[in-house]
Amino acid sequence: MDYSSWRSTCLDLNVNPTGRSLDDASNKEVESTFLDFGRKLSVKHETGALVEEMDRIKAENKKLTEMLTVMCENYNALRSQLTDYMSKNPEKELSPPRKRKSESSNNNDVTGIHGNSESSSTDEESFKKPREETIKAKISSVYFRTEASDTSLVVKDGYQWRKYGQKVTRDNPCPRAYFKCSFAPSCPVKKKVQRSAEDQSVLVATYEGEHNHPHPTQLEATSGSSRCVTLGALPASASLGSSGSKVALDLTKSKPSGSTDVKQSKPRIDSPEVRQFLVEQMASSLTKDPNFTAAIAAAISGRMLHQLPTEKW
DNA sequence: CGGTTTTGACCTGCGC
DNA sequence: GCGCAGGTCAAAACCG
Repeated sequence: MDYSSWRSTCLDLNVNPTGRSLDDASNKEVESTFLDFGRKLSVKHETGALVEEMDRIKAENKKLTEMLTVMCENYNALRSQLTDYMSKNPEKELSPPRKRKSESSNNNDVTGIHGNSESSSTDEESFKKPREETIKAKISSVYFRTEASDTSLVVKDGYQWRKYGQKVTRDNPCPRAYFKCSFAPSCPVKKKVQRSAEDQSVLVATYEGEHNHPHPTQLEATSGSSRCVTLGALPASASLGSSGSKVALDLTKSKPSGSTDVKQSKPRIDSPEVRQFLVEQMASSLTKDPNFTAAIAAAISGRMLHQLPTEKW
C-alpha cells in the first residue's frame, strides 16, 4: 500500500472545512454550547467535568499528533531506503505471475479476426509494453477484518472494482473472488479477495499493479461531497480489529437513528437522551478538530503496523 | 438500457 | 501426454 496516499486520505478525513482549530473559536463554541446546555439543566458541575475531560483529550490529541509526526518521518526514511534499494536491485523487483498469451496478443484462432498480418506484426510491441508494466507492477497483500457473519467478499478500499471471476482454491474452502479496477482497461490493477483459512473474519486482498488514476474518494473530496463517505471507504476502517477503534471512527459517521429526537424532547440530566446529546456534542466537536483526526490517523496507522506485520507496503 | 455480478467453460502453466 | 489447479472469459442473469 502506498502509505503516502493512504495518509493523505486519512488526513483528508478532517470534517472541518473551515480549518479552524479547536483551540480557538470552535473550542469556545463547544464550551459555550456545553455551558448553555448545562445552564438549562442546572448541572454546571457536570459540564465542568466534561470540559476537564475535553482538556485531557486535547492533551492526548497533542501526544498522538507528535506520534504521527515521528511516524511520518520514519516512513519517509524507510521509503527513501526502499527507493534506493529498488534502484540498485531492479532485477529483484517483484513481478506478478506471467500473463496468459491470449490476453496480451489476442491472436487466438477462436476469434478468428486477429489472425491477419497486422495483428501479428504488432504482437511483439503489444507484448513488450504490458511486460514492462508487469515488471513495475507491485503486488501487495492487505488484510481486512470484517464481521464473521458477513459472507461477502467486498473490500471497501475506496476504489471501484468489477468482479470477473470466482474460484474455490485447493488450500482454502472459501472462494476467491477476482476483481479488476472499474477503470480497466486503462487501469491495469487487479485484486484477489479471499477469506483467511485460519480466521474467516479476515479478508485477504491481494493487489496487483498500481492505479493510474486518482483515488475516487479524493475526487469526491475535491468536489465537496460528504467526507463521511471518505471515511467509510478508508481501508483502515475495515482493517481495524478492535471494536474500540471502530467506535472512534464511527464518531464521524452520520448520527444514529433516533438521535434527532433528542433535542425535541425535554432533556433530563440523567436520561440517556441527554447523555447521548452530550456524547454527540463531544463527537461533533472532536471531529471538527484537524488535530484529532490526525491523531486518529496516527493511532490507526500505529495499530496497523503492530497488528498487520505480514502486510507488505 | 447500460453496468455489474454470477458461474460454467475454457486456457495456461506446472508437476509427474 | 495427462491431470490438476489457478486464472480468465463470456453469456446469462441481475439491478438501478
